[in-house]
Amino acid sequence: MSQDPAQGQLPSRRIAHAVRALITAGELAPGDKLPSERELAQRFGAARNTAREAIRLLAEEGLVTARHGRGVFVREKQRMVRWGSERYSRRTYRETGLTPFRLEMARQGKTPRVEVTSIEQVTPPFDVAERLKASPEELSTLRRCNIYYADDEPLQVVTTYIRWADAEGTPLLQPETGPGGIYGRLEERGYTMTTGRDEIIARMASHTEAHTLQLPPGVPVLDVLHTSLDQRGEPFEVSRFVHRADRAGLVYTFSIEH
Amino acid sequence: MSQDPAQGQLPSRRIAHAVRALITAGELAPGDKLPSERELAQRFGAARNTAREAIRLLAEEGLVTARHGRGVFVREKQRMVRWGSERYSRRTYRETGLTPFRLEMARQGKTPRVEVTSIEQVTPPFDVAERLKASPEELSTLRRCNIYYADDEPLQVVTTYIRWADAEGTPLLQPETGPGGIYGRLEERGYTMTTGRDEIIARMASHTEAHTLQLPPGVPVLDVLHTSLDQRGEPFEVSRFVHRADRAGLVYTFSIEH
DNA sequence: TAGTGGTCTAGACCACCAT
DNA sequence: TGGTGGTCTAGACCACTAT
Repeated sequence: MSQDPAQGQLPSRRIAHAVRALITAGELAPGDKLPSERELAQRFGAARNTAREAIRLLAEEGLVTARHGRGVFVREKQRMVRWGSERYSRRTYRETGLTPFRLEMARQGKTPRVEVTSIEQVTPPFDVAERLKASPEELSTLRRCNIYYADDEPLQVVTTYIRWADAEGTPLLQPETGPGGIYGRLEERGYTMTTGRDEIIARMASHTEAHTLQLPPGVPVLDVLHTSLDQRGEPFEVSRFVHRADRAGLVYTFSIEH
Repeated sequence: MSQDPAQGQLPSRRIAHAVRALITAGELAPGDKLPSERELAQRFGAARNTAREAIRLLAEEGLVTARHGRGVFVREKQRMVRWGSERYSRRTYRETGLTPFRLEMARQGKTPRVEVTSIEQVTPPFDVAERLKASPEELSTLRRCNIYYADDEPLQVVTTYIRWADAEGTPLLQPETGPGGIYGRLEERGYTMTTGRDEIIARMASHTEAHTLQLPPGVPVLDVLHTSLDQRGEPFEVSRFVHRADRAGLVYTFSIEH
């Protein structure tokens, strides 16, 4: 086991280092239970809080998860879904009758559920307005908020913005938007998504997001700001996807200009 | 200060909630110093460790950063670089003589520096071998590790894998790979990057990554596994980019199939 | 030197879970 | 019921920063 002199001085780091070594060496496999905090403390001749601090460091790295009343466990790799640009494609829908989300859930043998949490007329946030090529004060939009579940486990929160003028009087104001979903209705209004742009950042979940997504500590989110551009290259829809990053990844394929 | 009944039970949550409210209301602006732990404790009639726990919760959300001996401060928004597929484009290089990284640093008025930390012949990890269409045991690769700095602040760690047969006897074994960099040399060997694929996840930094990137707690990383495909659609190079997520984002533009 | 965060101790009680 | 993590207390000393 390699010694890390800079990290090995403090009791909490020493304990964390020892446990981390057991995990990376495979002696503690994913799903295995760690020694209890009290036992670790005793073994290393430290106070319980010190062992607890060591566990906290490992939890922050995403290596372990604590379960109240049961113990601390080596975190198991989650099956990940890699979402790519095909999630906007209407081809899969035409061919299978399923949205990309439902199709992926079917592949994994999980039960999909989409909860529409709100449908409102709002002034959009600055970054959304900017991408719709408008200043917020002169723009009114429809905002639809959804939560996507797999087997009743929340996977992602999606917020969609559409100019109010484009949404008014259409099924977009209803929870059920009809066949082909939102993009189906927008096509009827003359908007065909020809180009998409995804702007991606990673960050820790906000207080409320952590709550909605039931995120354990040490799991960040992938925040994707999507803009749909029509056949004229004009933006007509903006969505923000917030994925829990231990379940979802992204993939993009692109040609290189020379 | 608004009361949040669900969060307001525990002293540490109450303190965190109160401070969070001050921040989101703008009464504590980015860069501002929070009351000291001892002062917070006294104000809320709690022990110092309890106030400390409240601060820890906020740090985990990425809202504040502690600076030893100085205080706890509301985290300032960092200027972000959005890396897109153009970072693989050789056009910018031809037109400006600068790599995309150096160009971006010039835009921001920062001093770029690239440190080559190792150049070795290795058996690649499984996921890399898979993307080079080979099983690890039968594959030998050149691995180049780089760290990219802006004003001596580490921004990203990049590890590049190239089949050993393609790298042997070329300047790819040297720290300085010559004009056009790695892709320049690979073109001379007959590989033109025609298609790129980026697979993206977000996660907390490993122990060692947190150290090399000098990451404060509450900052995740964006982990991009890039595959370069040549004019025949065959993979010839795989790179892993690990960005600190508070400084770097990604952007992809794509056409939609109908 | 005074004030700050960083770490540690040695207890205590509570909430949750399995048996 | 016993073991587990979750939280809290009331101290202590150390390391760093500013003045």
